[in-house]
Amino acid sequence: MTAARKKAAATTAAREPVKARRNRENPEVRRKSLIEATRRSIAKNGFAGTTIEKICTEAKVSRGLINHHFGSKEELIRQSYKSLCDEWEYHAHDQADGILSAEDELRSVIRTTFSPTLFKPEYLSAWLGFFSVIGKSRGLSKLNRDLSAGDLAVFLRLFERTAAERCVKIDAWGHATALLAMIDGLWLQWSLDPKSFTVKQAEALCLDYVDRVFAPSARG
Amino acid sequence: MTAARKKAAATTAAREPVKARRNRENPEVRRKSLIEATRRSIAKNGFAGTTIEKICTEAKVSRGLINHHFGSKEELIRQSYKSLCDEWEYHAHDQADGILSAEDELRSVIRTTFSPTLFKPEYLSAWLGFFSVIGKSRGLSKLNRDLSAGDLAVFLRLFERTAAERCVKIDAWGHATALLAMIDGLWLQWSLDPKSFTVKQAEALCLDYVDRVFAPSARG
Amino acid sequence: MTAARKKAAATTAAREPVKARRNRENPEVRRKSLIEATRRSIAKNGFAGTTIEKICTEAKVSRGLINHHFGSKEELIRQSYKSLCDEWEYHAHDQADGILSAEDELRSVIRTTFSPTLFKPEYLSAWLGFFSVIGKSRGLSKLNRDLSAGDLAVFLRLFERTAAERCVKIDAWGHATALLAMIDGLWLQWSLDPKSFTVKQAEALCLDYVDRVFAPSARG
Amino acid sequence: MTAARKKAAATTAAREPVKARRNRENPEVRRKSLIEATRRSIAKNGFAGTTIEKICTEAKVSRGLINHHFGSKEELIRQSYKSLCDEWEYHAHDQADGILSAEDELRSVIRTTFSPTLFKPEYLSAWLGFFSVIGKSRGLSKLNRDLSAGDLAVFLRLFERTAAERCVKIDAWGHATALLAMIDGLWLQWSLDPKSFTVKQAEALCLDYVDRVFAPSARG
DNA sequence: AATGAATGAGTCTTCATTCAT
DNA sequence: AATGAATGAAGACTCATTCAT
Repeated sequence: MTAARKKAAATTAAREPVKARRNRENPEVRRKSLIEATRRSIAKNGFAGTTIEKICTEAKVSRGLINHHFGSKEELIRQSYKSLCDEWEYHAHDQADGILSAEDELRSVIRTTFSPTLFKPEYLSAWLGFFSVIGKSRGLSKLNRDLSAGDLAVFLRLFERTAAERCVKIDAWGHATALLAMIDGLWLQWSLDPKSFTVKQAEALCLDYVDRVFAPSARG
Repeated sequence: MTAARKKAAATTAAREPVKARRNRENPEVRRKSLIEATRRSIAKNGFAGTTIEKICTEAKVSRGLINHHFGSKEELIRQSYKSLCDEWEYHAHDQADGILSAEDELRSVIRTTFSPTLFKPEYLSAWLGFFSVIGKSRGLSKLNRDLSAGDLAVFLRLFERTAAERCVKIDAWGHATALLAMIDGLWLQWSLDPKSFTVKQAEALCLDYVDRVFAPSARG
Repeated sequence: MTAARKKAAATTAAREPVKARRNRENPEVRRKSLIEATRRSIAKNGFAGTTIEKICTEAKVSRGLINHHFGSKEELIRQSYKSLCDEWEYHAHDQADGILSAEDELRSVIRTTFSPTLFKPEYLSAWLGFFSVIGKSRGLSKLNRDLSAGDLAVFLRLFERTAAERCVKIDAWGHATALLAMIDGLWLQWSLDPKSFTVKQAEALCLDYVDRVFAPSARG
Repeated sequence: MTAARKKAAATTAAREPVKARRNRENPEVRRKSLIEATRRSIAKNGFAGTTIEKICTEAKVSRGLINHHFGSKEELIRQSYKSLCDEWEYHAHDQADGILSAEDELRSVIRTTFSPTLFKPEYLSAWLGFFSVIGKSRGLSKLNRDLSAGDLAVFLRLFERTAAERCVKIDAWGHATALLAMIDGLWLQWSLDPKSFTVKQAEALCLDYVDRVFAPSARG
């Protein structure tokens, strides 16, 4: 038997949808594209200014698709933040090939941080957009803490190893924390006003900090 | 090297696309299974809470299949209500074997009504779910009127025949109507609160009514 | 200092609302009017067909007002059902003035039930609309159980007192339950198809039941 | 009589309209109170989670008052941010009494920054809440740039004076920028996760930076 | 000055339906 | 025949703003 094709009767409201393009896509690909659109939108419009409508327009899909793929806006936001964290981790940590000294590696990580891949408006703005909500959401809070801890661990270890190479004693935790703070602060400042300094200058300030940490002090 | 090398696995898929099983099934069988799932869903979630999604989950098929087989939700609802009516008619009317007296048959029909086959939550809840829309839809309305008329006819005829057997004059239409109402009322009450009385008690009340109708009255 | 009147800057989206009539009303009155509109809408469109939009149109107010006064559609529905229950209780129970015999009072209550005040389409349809959701919602379920229990108590007591007056022994609970069921069944039937019998006929059937309960039986 | 006589009290008001107290207040005072409430709300709920309703609840006034005093939410936000900036400037810059050496003053400013007056969750959270919108609004952007420039000027001058006192040559602008960034980064980090370090530790890191800047290096 | 009822644009979410695969 | 990605209309709810009192 072929399918029934009777005209809908009267009980349920009949909805006669209009024509539409259906660019069927692999779910994984589509999800990624929506996550990227979300990050772009947050960078562009801020967190408060990011709506499902805007994200979908950005991704060139219809409004219903987000709930189809993510169930809710909140989940999309969470995954977008996660993608941001993952991307940062991937680029920032995945540098050393073991051929460098600890100190060179430390400098290399700093340089990566200020490389065009990471230190660019679209990227920083996305972070900025998330800041005010990270503390309000359990999920985001956790992601952020993990990321911070990871970052700190990387710097901590590099400071420790460098100190070992140099045969000096330093407060590795303190310097790792301070350096991380300096980087974050430069990011923040630059996001709010990109004209206050150049990326090269920012990088130089951080490298200088490392210099000073390991500079043979006349005090000691 | 120190750095973690995890691939950015940013998307925790909201739904893991389980490889689709295409259980090709006989259309007739599939349709029946969908109708049953619809009735179960209406019993479980009420009419307003019944969505295509839920029906399909209940039937363990994909979302698109209903429109494929029925053309619209509307039509599926109609056929589900029809199946409910048919089932009731089949069980409630298909009793008389001609071997019983009219009065015994009348009692037999009442007992059937309160038998576990018909007087069970899943069944009554389904009816309940339809009530509020029966009046709104021409199609359902018609089905319901036909069913009621059929029920009444059965009782009417049994009351008439019993009266004839007993050689008494009664208002057969009135008693048939009253008995039917009592049965419906007991159903309704029980659906809304199954703890208010037992099925046995309900049955006894109806049988008692028949007793009284044919009880030699001191008045007459 | 007078209030600041500066033009809104840029951060938050500026919304320039259009003109509107503001029929300011006492909240209590407005709430009642919304509840009535809800009942009308459920009677007219069924539960599934009742939307905030339709209720507000019915009440001639703007869409946002329901959330202002009730917080959610669900709460409005609950209060509407409660008002239905209260109204029924008020009219159905508040009859006897103590000047009647128990039996006359019983008949009086039955007559009230079928009076134009209660036994009218708008009223019955509203009940019908609620049926399918009563079982799905804790709140409504509780209200309904209380109402049923109250109704039963009224009839139970009247049957008991009548039996006492008449000095006969009867199953008062059974008859109260059966009579209540008959009334409900007649309501239901009439809601679904008002042409199947007249109100007078329905009333007569119930009164006849009372007659039979207290008819001096030749059996006893 | 049996029947209950309760008045149909159908409407359980969602909100009991407590008799309005019209606490006429000095406009200036009222405005200040609203601005503070706004800052508290942003600290508590983030920027996106701050609504007029919440602010008014926080300030214990009615919903209409904000538009009465500020004309729009927008303007209230702007003035709230301004008050935050002013407060910061007042506390952070208003230190120098001219009785201290430049270096001591520099350290004093740092200590003030990490004093309980400024380095407290409510305060930092408010900043955090504004970050994501500062870049989106011309008004806020301007305020922020002015503030940053002022901060930088203060540190710049202190570094220059200290260098003069010490008769050394330093990149005052660079160190001021770096120190400011470190402070901001520590704030940010601490806002997002107050457990990652203590205020004392944060302060020590900044003071240590100053030490290093002026430490007689073996390199030079 | 103050209140809170009223409005309606905007936002998130649901869901029947379509259709490429 | 079957799946589920995609669509968009419609729904509930939010919220800045207006204004009668």
